Amino acid sequence: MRLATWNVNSIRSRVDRVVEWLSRAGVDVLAVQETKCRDGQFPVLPFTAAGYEVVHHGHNQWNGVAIISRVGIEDVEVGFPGMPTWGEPAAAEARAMAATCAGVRVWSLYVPNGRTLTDPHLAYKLDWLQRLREAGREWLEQDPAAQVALVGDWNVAPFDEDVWNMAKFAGSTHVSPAERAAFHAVVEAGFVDVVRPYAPGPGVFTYWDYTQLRFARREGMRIDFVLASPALAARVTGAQIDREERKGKGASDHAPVIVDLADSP
DNA sequence: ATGGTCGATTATCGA
Repeated sequence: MRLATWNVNSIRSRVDRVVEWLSRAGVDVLAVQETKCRDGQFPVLPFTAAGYEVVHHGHNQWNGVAIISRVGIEDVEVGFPGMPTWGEPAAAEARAMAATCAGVRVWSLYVPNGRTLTDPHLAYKLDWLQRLREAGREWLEQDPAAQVALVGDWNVAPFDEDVWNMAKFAGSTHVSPAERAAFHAVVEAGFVDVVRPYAPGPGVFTYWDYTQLRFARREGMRIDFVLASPALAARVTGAQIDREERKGKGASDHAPVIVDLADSP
């Protein structure tokens, strides 16, 4: 099974590109972030025409997550237990959605941005990650053999090599010790970054700012991750970041991240 | 020179 995650930065402005990519890349399950639309606005038909099912939860022009699958979708869940909210609950819920696809519990996550080191959104982000860690820890405690994927835009660059120039990020979010600790705590709870071994850094990124020719200059950040439970990590046979999709007019500012899984034993 | 570009909703805001 081929699993992928992609922050598409508006599904309505990107739908043709995403449908075309899904089929060409042979992706079975795609977790999408930043759909930037409400449920009724999601362009479902192009995906169903290509043989995919869609579940989406969106509320406003910023968040919105979806799961798109051609291997079936069951047990859909919006938000994780204990997930903190900010503003309208419906807007907060649009940051996390899970679906079980071919026995794998896939979480499409859009971690709060944090904005600046002094913004209250940073505390929200840290709390959000801590609650996710706690929920994840409990899932694995209840079932150590659970096949769970925590995928999406984490808005954290966990290591210095995950940004193009650490000096440029002094005093910024995404690289602060607190954010990195919150990310590593999820890893310590048992969820493994299964992409990094197949796409080692430095200089390997998943996001490049639209401004300042960042992509052309290879100046990006690695902030999109696939974290797998031990049982799922054991099935991984390969992974890649498809930076080709960041090229050209009409690209998202994020590249898709792909993980290949061996058949279930 | 502290900007630069996107996208959604309407001159801003968030990323």
